[in-house]
Amino acid sequence: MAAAETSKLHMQADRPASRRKIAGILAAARAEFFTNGFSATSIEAIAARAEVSKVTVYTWFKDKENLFAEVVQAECAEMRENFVVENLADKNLGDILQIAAQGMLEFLMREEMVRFERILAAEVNRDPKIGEFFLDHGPRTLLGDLTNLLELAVDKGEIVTADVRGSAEMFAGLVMGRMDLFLRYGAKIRLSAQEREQRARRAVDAWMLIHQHNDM
Amino acid sequence: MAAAETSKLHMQADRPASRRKIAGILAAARAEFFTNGFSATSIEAIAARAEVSKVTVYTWFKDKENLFAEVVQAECAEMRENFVVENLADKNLGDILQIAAQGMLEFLMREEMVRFERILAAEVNRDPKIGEFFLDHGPRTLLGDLTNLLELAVDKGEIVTADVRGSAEMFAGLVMGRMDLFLRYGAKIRLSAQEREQRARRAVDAWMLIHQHNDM
DNA sequence: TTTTAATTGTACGGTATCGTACAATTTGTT
DNA sequence: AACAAATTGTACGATACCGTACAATTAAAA
Repeated sequence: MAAAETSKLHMQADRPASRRKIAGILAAARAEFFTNGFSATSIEAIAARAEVSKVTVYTWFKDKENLFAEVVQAECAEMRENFVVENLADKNLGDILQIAAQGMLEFLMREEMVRFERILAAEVNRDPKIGEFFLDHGPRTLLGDLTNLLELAVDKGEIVTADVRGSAEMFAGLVMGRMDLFLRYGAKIRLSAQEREQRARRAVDAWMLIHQHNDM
Repeated sequence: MAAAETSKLHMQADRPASRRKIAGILAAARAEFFTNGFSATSIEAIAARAEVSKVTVYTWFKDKENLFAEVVQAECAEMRENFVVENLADKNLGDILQIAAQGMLEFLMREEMVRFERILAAEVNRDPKIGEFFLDHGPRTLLGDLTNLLELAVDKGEIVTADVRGSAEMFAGLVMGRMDLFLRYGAKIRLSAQEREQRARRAVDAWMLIHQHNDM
């Protein structure tokens, strides 16, 4: 889980066909790992799904653990790309938070994300670094972005709080409630865009209410 | 995950020594499963830990899946025993919620619970019923208790809310924030009793503030 | 076209696991 | 003491998986 070698550093030749195969293997590995977990996934199944021979998998990836780690890294990278707390300087805090909350709901409720979280946590015992990595590239970053945003708002006097980081966490807690938990255990919750907007609004309103009193 | 046969219904003889062994197997299975997950745990390792022969395991438990299911059931049962939202009729809502919030923090932050949640979610793909079972005997029950409590408070005019269930979820969200997530991925967070009290108070205060306005 | 990298199928050694069979022994009940 | 249930160790068949070796083939690069 250290430096992110895309594979085995064999990339001297760098043929497009190989690149395609490698991508295919990663995709197949993702699907298998995120469905069956690390232990219950076989390299052979991954090779089969990628329509590639087992040897090819081992040509590009050191071993099973390494392949899993690379899949997680790729997933984290995509995470960062697709979910950003934007700092729209021209909008007021309420609107920014509304957008962030909706994005949060949409992003974290995707079946894909739910499956990812289901599997990943279970591997923390086997390899604690994988948990650290995920936290650093996911929740911590996002919470950090949010905290920065709130700090600006505090400076501008839009909100009042003694513990910005805690307030950011409260925001996330208000938006998600226990929904991520329910989803993780298979509850079938589907929110339409409109329902997400409503839920987000409720959380934002509540949060703003809390943070416009100076007795907190 | 249907009817909770304690084992294989062989309990005709019902010897105390056997009961002890069965309990030992369950304890060992719990330890192994919650450390390594379902797939990576071997019946042999369980037998060894329980200081029992493999055959004895199969004497009392049908197979690996069944044993896992029984472990989960036992854990859920213990969960219900150890975490109740008490309806203390003589106290005011704020105090009750304060106690509930502290209990929630203490209960959900235990290393044991964290490990349990880490592993269990990963098995939802393999056996969705296990997720349903956990939800029914854990989160849903607790949230239900909390909802009932709040409904009473609404009737008494202590709080205002259009969506009691949603308010209960908000409460849980405010108390936990993203802490359960961070713990699941290995973040080392330890709260003293005093810190738990503070965090709980902050959440309760915020929640009460939200629910004493009728513009929600 | 030649040369080099990549890929494939098959096979293998090593290991691990599940769940069962069997015969021998211990343990508790009546 | 006599009987039945429970337990144990060992062995077994079946299966699966990891990671590698090897020889043969395909595809791309020079």
